[in-house]
Parts: sequence; C-alpha cells; structure tokens
Amino acid sequence: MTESGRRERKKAATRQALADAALRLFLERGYDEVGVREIADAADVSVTTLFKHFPDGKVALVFDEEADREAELIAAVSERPARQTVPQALRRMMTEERSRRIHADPRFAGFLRMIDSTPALREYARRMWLRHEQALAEAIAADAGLPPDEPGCQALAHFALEAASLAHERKAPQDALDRIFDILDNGWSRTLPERS
Amino acid sequence: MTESGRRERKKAATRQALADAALRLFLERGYDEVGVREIADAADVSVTTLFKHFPDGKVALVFDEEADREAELIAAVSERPARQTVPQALRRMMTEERSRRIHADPRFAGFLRMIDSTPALREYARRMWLRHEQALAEAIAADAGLPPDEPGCQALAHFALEAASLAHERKAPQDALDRIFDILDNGWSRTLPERS
DNA sequence: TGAGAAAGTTGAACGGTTGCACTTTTTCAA
DNA sequence: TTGAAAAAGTGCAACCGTTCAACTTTCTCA
Repeated sequence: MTESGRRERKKAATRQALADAALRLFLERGYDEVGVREIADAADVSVTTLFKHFPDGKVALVFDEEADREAELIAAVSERPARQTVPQALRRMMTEERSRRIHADPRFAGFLRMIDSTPALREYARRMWLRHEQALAEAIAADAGLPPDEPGCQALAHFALEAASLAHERKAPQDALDRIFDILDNGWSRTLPERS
Repeated sequence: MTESGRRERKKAATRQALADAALRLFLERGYDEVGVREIADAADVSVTTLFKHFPDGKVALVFDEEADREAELIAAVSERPARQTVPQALRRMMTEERSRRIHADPRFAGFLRMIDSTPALREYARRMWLRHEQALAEAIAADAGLPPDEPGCQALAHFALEAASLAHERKAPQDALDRIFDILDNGWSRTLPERS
C-alpha cells in the first residue's frame, strides 16, 4: 500500500505537471499557438502519456481545476427559501456564483478571457456546463412533484443553463439575465400543474 | 454568358459529384468510416479541390442539399394570423415543417438516422439551425415593437430554435414540443411590454 | 491576342489523436 | 522469496481532417 501510494502520487504529479505546463503556455501564447507535443515536452512526458491522463484531449487540459458545480445547482433548487420560485433561485445562484469566483482569484479574469476568445474552449465549456442538465431537470421535477422525465422540467433546466451563456455574450449581462429569467419564471410558474 | 455558363456548370457538376459520392459512401458505411481522401478519389478530384468546394469541411458534405429555412421562420413570425402569439406561430411552423419533410422524401428517414447517430453531424446541424437565431430575434423584436437587440427577443428566438432539438430527442416529441412552447408562450406573453 | 482570374492538381506538411509494441511496476500464488 | 502474469506507463509511427505553397490548366474579356 505504501508502494502503491507512491505510484498514485507519481501519477497525480505527472497529471499536475501536465496541467500546469499547459495552462502556463496557454496563458503566455494563446491556446491555438501551443501544440500538445510542446506541452508533453514541457512536462517531460510523451504525447501518449498526455492523452492517457486527459482522454478528452487538449481542451480538457484547460479545465483540470474546474470544480464540479453540479451540487450547487441542485442545492439552489432543493434548498431554496420558501416563496422563491425555481427560476428565481437559479438566477440568484448564477449571479452570486459569477461574482464570487471573479473576486476569489485575480488570475481568473485572464483565464475567462482566454476561454471567451477561443471557440474550441467556449464549445467545450458549454458542453461541460450542459452535462448538469439531466441532474438539474430531475431536481426540478422532484421539487415540483412531477415525473423525473417530464419534458417541461428538462426544458427549464436546459434553458436556465443556457441563459448563463446567452447573457454572458451581451453588453449588459446582468440585465439580460434578469430579463431571460423573467420569461422563464412566468412561463414556468403559469404552466406548472397544481402542487399538493 | 454562354461560355461563363459552361464554367459554372462544370463547377456545379464537380460540387455535385462530391456531394453525391460522399452521401452514397456515408450511407453505405457510416460517416466516420469514410475519409475525405476516399471521397475525393470517388469524385475523381484532389483533396484540396474538395475543400475548395466545401470550406466548412467534411461535415458540410452531408448538408449540401439542405434548403435554407430562414425565410420560413421569419414568415412564420411576421405573417402569422391575428390572435396567434409568436411562440404559437413558431410551434405550428415547426410541427408542420417536420411532417412535410418526412412525407416528401422516403430516403429522408435514413438520412436523419445517420445524423442522429453521429455526434459530429448532430453538432453541425444544431449550429446551422442556430445560425438563424439573430434573424429570428430581429423579426420578433420588429413584430413586438422592441429594439432589435432586446435580450428577451434573442432569448425567445434561441429557446424556440433549441426547442426543436430538445423535443426531437424525446420519446413523445410532439407532446414535448407542445409543453415547451407552452412555457415559452406564457413567459413571453406575460413579460411582453405593452404594444401600440 | 494576351493578361489575368478562377479552378484544379500535386505533394507535403501540420496538429490532434490513436494503435502498437515495449518497458516498468505491482500483484500474488507456488 | 521468487517468478510469472496482469496493470500501468511510455514512445514511435501512423492516421485523419485540414491547410499551405507552388504550379498547370481552363476560361474570360478588354
């Protein structure tokens, strides 16, 4: 177990060296200007090893430290205060989440700028974010007392997640987010079947 | 004009030969099992020529015959009958459009099945469909008497277009489409600023 | 006619990704 | 303890979509 500990430590160290080298090079020269061969060299491993550690490929190197925010999404729905609708809770959570992360780490701004200016990264970030759609839909359904695969719940989950990207691309993101969630809130609340 | 006609005819013929060869091979063996070098060979041109005709790459070969449906979207909004809301008009248009195309061409089913089962093609189809978002948003804004970049209009356009994909992936697509558009309709109508 | 645009060709490259063969590490039963 | 054999890690070479550079052919039109 001590020796297998060493093995796992080495594995983690290699992974970290790859992610660190990649992020440094990406921020220095831009995502598209750095090749995987160069990253592997900088971490002193082979290209094959790089892909063993990051099977999702080059894009995944960027998001290695991204925390999993699925739990926060679910909690925002199921532990929301009384009198707050589901869309209201999600809007609030997304607003707070954004400002919190921006204030937390100063380097985070440059990181976000790189993602915004690289189509491949925007696409991958969107896909990662939308992975939570199913879980969110189920949380919404459970909360509303509807079957877990009710189409409206999935639609609301999908639209709420996309609202973030949609608003982000605008000049006045906060206003846009409010406006979009107003639509969702009215639509959701008025079409919701009666609750117990 | 006759001579320039010949040139353009040849160009169109080459393009058609590429699209035909590609579609035939794709349907025979699957999109991922056919390489661009093979397609170019089958059409008796070089790979570079293939990319000259289809700058969007391999995926674009599949959608060569896809008609442009942007005009129909705009018309559905701006020429809708009185008393019909924008979301209602869009839902109706998408429903009719779907059944019309399925009944029109028997080979169409296999074509759709190939797209559904190939992630790269699903992604590209979605991107093509969403290209109409801006135009649709402007049509909605014009109809509602709002500024062309009003966030709610863009959101409605985006959500309405995505509703098609969202419903398509379900067991009961028609029911899902109705349910989703109910949400959008209620949300849109109830948050709409007063009209003249 | 002859300059020039447009289309095509070839061949090679590039960058991300994967397959295959090889070496090292770990396991575990004799 | 030892000695396969499984598991994990490694590197080279290849594959695939895509692009580049240099050149030829074909068509256009003043």
